[in-house]
Amino acid sequence: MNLPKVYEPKEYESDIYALWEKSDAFTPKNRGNNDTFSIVIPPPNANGNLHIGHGLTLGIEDIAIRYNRMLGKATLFVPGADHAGFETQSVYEKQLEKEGKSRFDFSREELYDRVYDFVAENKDNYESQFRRLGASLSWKHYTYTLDPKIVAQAYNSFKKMWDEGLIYRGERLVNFCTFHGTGFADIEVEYKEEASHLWHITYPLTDGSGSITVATTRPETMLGDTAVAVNPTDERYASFIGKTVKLPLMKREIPIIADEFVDTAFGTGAVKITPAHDPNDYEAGKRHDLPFITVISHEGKITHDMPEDYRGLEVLEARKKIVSDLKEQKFLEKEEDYTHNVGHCYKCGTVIQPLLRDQWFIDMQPLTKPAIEALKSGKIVFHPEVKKQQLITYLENLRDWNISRQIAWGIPIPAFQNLDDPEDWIFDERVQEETITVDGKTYRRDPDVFDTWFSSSSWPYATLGLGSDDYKKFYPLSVMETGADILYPWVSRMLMFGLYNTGEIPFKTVYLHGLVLDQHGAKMSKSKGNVINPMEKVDQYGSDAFRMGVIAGQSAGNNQSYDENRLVAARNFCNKLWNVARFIEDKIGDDFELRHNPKAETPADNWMLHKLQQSIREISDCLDNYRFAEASEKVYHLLWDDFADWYIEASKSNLNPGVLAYGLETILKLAHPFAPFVTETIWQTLKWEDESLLITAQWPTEPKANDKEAAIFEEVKSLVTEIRYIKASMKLGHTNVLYHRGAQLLNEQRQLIANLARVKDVVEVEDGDGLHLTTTAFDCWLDIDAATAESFVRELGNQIEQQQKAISQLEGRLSNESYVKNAPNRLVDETRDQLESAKQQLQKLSDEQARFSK
RNA sequence: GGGUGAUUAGCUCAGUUGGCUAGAGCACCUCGUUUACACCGAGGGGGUCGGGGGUUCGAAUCCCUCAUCACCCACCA
Repeated sequence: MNLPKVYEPKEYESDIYALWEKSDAFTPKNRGNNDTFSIVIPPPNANGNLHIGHGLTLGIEDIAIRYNRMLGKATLFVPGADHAGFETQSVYEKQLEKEGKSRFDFSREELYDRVYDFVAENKDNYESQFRRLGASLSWKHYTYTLDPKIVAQAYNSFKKMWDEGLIYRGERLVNFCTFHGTGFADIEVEYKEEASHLWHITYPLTDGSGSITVATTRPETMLGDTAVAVNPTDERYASFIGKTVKLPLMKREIPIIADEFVDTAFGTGAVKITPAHDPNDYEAGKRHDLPFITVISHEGKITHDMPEDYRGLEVLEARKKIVSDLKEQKFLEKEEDYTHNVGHCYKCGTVIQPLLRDQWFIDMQPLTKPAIEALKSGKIVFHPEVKKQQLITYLENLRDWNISRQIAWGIPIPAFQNLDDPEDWIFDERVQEETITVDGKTYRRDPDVFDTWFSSSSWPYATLGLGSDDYKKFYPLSVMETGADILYPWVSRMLMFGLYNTGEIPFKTVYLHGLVLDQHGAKMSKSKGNVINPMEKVDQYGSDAFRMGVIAGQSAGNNQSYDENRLVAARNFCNKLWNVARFIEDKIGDDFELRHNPKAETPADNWMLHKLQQSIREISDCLDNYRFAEASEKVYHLLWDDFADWYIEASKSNLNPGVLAYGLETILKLAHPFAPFVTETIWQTLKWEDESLLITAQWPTEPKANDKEAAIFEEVKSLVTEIRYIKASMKLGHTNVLYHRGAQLLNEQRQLIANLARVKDVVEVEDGDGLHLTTTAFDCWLDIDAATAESFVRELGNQIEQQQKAISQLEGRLSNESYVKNAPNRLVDETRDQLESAKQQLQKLSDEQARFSK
């Protein structure tokens, strides 16, 4: 035998991958039709190793790709890596921290160069990890998110939006992380419930006629209050409107204004207005033309314009001091416990400060409209479907997008500001220059970079190159497969930008996978130490087993706990396949000539072809509908239950090399998308195979089978199963003989039945002796002695009880007139048949019981 | 405050438009040197599908309601 007993993935995987690459198998090429299929991978962040989620992503995508390649389509699978701006810079900063340094030790340019080198190593690392996972990627198309074509596309998008008035710059409240020193988009802020207090502060009226009390969770911002607001309908405060109060701790006079946004039921019904540090107050400040006073700096400290006592204090220190000062000066009316939502930096957990800043914004309204229309018209299929509606709802409520980031690592924003006229901004791509001269005026580059998602939004066509041959052929992409957690930050924006830049939807299908959780259902994270390294698992079980194990039981959109047992099961599957191949190669030899229409001679042959026919149909159907886990389960059972346990066992009695070889060939093809390495490895050992590579072989088509013959083997199966059951429960050896009366089939299948059921012989008799079988339709007996048979009576009793229950259930159903009238005829007939055979079986069982219990 | 998803065997999970006796892998029990495979073979046990109500001839599946968990969204100071 050519193959060793146990499949050792490590011995073959890298050679197989090299063989595919050398054969140019990953390059898109049509085989037999003109269809195309394209996927661009969601580029992993090039700042670490692949995690298990990447394994899942690549697995799912590669299954879809390999299946479609075998269908003969020109298949493009584009690899890539993400510079992941802020993400990567913060990873790098952590590394600097370990070295006792920080980003402030470097200029932006130096920092950029250092991160660049840091990322370069990881990028190479990824390539080898993608290969180990077996992903059939077109390496020529490899794209990094800082490649010139990606940057160029980002600039084109920016320019187009600038020209069409979608981009604007303005001083707005932005979500600012004072630790990382950068602003964020709304979607990036993480809200958490926090226990705090609601402080009631008394503001005395300037005219001395009394006071008004406001309630706030952020007393420190009172330094920047420029008004107190009440609801115009609030009778309690009607007489206060238009008056002024004297702001405690500050020597400023501020007005009491009326605004409908104030909720009369909350707190005291009077709100302090700090336009520079609260989104609501910001809006109110605009409406009422109030001054904007900045109290908190970008470093998270009280600014130098504030009273000396508070200058330079951290926010929380300032809060403490202000509360105690207010108390001391009798301005604090009360302090009550209060739990509310507070925004945090999703990376470092620092409380996000709403701060005023000049930033670039995109007016989203013109972009969301076509996207919503496209979604509503059903142009894009979603798996799971529910995510489509969620996305529509999200888009309907979307606000403008802040795309400026105050970090070094990213794509510079191609905008320059006139040194003499701050309002004068121009678009220019010479971002390597700090200043440029245009028309005799000097302009300075905006030091900010784009939000990474801004450039990623064009990923589906920027990778192909807008207008290129690849673009014409492969755009829109067939599928966008990515994590359900980035539906909003990524999928939504790709959709909007795709429609905006290309006039077309960027992908026809969206497949979203859930998170891979740890074995107890908790999120995996480095800090919890429950992260699983996919490469370790590939080492341990093989790449195929890793892939099959991770996708097993995974359904679209749902999170799933990691279960190592599934990898074990998948590894065993690969080994089973390996041994099936060993057996078949040994049986039929190297000089065998493969025929693609195998000749079925026996019922078993027809049964096997029938199973293959059915499986090809079902597995293709699952794959067409993105039900990967179900498809792989079907392959598993086709190989293990049908082919190995029944057909191969049967073939030991009656060898048909044609069907054996055809069965193996078909199963290798069906299994290939799920287990590419082991299937290709086996394929390469098959001397009789005429297609040189499995990866580019044709997906199987359904063979013809004689269903009547196939049904005969089903009969044999149930006969054999019954005999095995009796033998096992009676603990019999292999010396019994099976007698039958006038069953032609049993004569024909004599040796097969004897072998499968492990009986000594199958003999035709005039009248039987021993235990009469009850499940099979044939008239047969197992020759067991009276004593053993009697002990089987109890077992018969159990079966009789079961049959009686089944019969009464079926009779109940049939006696229900509404059932007979309303249920489809097919079902009613089926119920009648079932009742009939249940009655027959009960009769046999009772006869046997009567015979043995005398 | 609103929304979405989950709840099925000891564990991890499937179950497509309502229709055979609710499935899988692993775990468990019994037996087994059988022409490839102990990463194996044969047989078996185990679930009132989270609770309650409803629609229907028929519900894990549709509707209502409650509970628990998870996630998302929202400017209530």
